Amino acid sequence: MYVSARSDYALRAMLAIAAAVRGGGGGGGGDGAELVKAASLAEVQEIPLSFLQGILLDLRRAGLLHSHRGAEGGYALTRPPEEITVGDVLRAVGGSLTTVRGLPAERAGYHGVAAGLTDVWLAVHGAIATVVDSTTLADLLDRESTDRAPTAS
Amino acid sequence: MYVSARSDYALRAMLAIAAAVRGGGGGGGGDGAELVKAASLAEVQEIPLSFLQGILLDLRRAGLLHSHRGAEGGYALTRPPEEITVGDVLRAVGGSLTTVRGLPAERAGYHGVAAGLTDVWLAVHGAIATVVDSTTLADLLDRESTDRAPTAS
DNA sequence: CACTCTTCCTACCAACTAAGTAGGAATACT
DNA sequence: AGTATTCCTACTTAGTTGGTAGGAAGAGTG
Repeated sequence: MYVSARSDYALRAMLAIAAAVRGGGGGGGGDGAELVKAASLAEVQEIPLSFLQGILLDLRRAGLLHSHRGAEGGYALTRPPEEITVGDVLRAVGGSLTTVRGLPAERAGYHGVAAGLTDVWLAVHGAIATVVDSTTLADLLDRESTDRAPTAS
Repeated sequence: MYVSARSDYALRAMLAIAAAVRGGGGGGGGDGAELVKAASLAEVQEIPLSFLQGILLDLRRAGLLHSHRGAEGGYALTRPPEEITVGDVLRAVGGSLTTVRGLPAERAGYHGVAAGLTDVWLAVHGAIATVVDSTTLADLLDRESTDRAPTAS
């Protein structure tokens, strides 16, 4: 699996926004609406600002973020961190999780002795999906503060 | 996971060679050599010949193929198909299975709220490895002739 | 030896994608 | 009106991928 800079940045931005909601009123004065500005995300996670703006746009269009323009604008999650998975974010910015030469796994078009390969890609796809779809943003935030749990798989 | 044309071709070529060994033997031969030429692989699996040659070279350098030059030359597996996994082939031509922005997963270098992401990539990597390292070329050849189990999806 | 066949190896090319930049339009609040 | 922010499009740059070309090196045959 290749995790692109785009996907990586998207996850880090989502985590930073989720953390701001939890930490509650990050220094701003706590007026209730927890909006995080793109500029502050870019700084705290070291992401080029103009690049990040495009990513945030994708996340909003995918329905994961809510945005607000103007002086006190910014971004907020549309759902609680417990209900947003890593897979949601990955698919929002990166399309399909598994591709074979640019095509989705199930339509690779094999013939002859290679026919069995489709099953392999499907199995890989399922294995990846199981991991990323069962890990939520909340899980990752908790993992950060506590000791790292040994992989139970 | 992105499966490149290179990886895809490599697997198809390996399967075709494995199939030739099985089906072959060439009328009571038993000489064990059973060399397959690059040109015939290219034709039967519809792979550009010159591109395929570079791939076969990688597979040989990784110790998966044995080659022989000259008029009766060609390629053969160094081990029986039961002992070569999909993961072996993938790693031979593609390097690491999982990369985060070009780097191996464990050295992504996160900080702050994103620290938990490393665990996710490691889990994904493990899940992929489990699938590709437990599927052998022999498995795929057998699967081709039998009925394929319906995917529960 | 000359000849043929095949693998081996290097260099090269075209197209695409990823990563990042720039500049302005729309919107919201004071 | 003025300012701060998101929104959106177009562009640049660098690297990778997929593929090609042209031989050199080895292996067999007569």
